[in-house]
Amino acid sequence: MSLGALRPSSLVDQATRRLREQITSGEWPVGTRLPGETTLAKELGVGRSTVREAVRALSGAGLVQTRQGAGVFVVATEPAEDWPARLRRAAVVHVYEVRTLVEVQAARLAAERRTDADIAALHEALAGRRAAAAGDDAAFVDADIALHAAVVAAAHNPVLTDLFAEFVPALRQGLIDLVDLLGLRHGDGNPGDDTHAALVRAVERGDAGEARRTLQGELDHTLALLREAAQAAGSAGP
Amino acid sequence: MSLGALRPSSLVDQATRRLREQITSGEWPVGTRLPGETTLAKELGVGRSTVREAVRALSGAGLVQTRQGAGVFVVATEPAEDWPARLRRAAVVHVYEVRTLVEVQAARLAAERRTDADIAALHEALAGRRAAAAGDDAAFVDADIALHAAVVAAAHNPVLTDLFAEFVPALRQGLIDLVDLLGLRHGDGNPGDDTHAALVRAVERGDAGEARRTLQGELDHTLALLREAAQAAGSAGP
DNA sequence: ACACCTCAGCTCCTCAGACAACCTGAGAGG
DNA sequence: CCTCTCAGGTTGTCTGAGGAGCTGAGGTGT
Repeated sequence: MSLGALRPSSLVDQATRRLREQITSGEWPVGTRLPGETTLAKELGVGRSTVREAVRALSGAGLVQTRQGAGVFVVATEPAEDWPARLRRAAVVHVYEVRTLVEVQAARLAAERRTDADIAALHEALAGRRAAAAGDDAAFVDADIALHAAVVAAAHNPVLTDLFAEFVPALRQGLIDLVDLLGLRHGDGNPGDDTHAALVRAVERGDAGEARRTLQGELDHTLALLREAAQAAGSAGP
Repeated sequence: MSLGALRPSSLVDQATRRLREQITSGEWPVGTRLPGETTLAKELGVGRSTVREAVRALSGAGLVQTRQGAGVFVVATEPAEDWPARLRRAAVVHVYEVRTLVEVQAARLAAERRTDADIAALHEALAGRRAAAAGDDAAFVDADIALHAAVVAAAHNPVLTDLFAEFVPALRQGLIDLVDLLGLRHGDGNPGDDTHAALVRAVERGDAGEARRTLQGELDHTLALLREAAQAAGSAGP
């Protein structure tokens, strides 16, 4: 129930809010050097350590950056966009489209850079996907995503790996819904197993073009299913 | 050029890292009460104010929450996905590689979906880039990014637009450094103007393949420059 | 004229100590 | 069983001190 704070928030919180407002309102654009600790303390009517902690909170949020001897600088004006929340709000089709676009190129890079360890991981993930075909929807989707994640990991680009990881939760839910909605996989044996095996083989051979085409084909197919499902469901958004 | 930190990070940063690890590793799951400030100070071998600031940084990042008189509690185990910070830490080459990979596909989509309004915006951005060629480095880079952003916007996928926006700050700094480092543009007139014009024409004509190839060529060229610069600078990563 | 060095003044960083405000749980009392 | 009281531990805040680092002004040498 939470009746809300009866007591005014702490001085540090108040100071943090005041500073944040200066930044988000555009009063202090990116690059601005904040006034010194002692100055801020006097202006805000609080102690120096209070100001330090407020600045530290903003630093943790990624809004400012401190440099010893130089000062505190604004490095961002927005509260570090919450991607998971943003992806939850976005249409599944849009999320999936971007996923396709990222992953297809990742497959190309993977074919060029895969190591022996990557190949072993890919075969293991492929086997895991086959095994999970008999399990429930969630387990199958997880195994499927694990295989795709292994492909992305083989591209050896940490930013790319992070980016894909960001999409996984939204992807997982979307795929579970899709599998459930279309009654896929039940009676179909192990849909896409041959395609996935072909993808792994292409990456293993180092055939970038084939890896790209194979994955593009698979994802386009799923994307088409998603579009159909979205049309069939009409405007049934959350 | 940023030769990376020669000096070990501050004690507060180290303490923050240590505490964050305890949380993200699962050692301290959600709901855990952290040891008291004095205890932590003794365990980490730092002063109480240092611990307080570290906790405040985590609080700003949304990982913990403090309650006066009660203690500090873990409220989330994920680093509250801070992409700007993550991108700042990442190598420029990796960031740029992902940017290429995303944007090239975006160009393809843009060619298929652009509206009349998009075309007008593209021409305006192209003109802006030409005008800014006479200005300073930052202004030119901004105009260049604006053109690329217009291409991405023409793909009409909000997730994609958001994603590109996330990359802009890191991209901007990287490009400014590159232009500054290589002395590009000075005496070169307006480098890449013909390529950019060709890209806009391809999108306008709806020629997806040509748009993709043109942009891929341009970005690969810049990526090659970045790799050279990184090699020339030796191992100067943060 | 240009590059390099020196240095004073400013900034953030860290610590220790003190006191206030507050929460929690144990125990006394009804 | 409920309520009240209270002691101990916790976070909140301030102050003073010294250390480390950056920056720009000014001098020096080429």
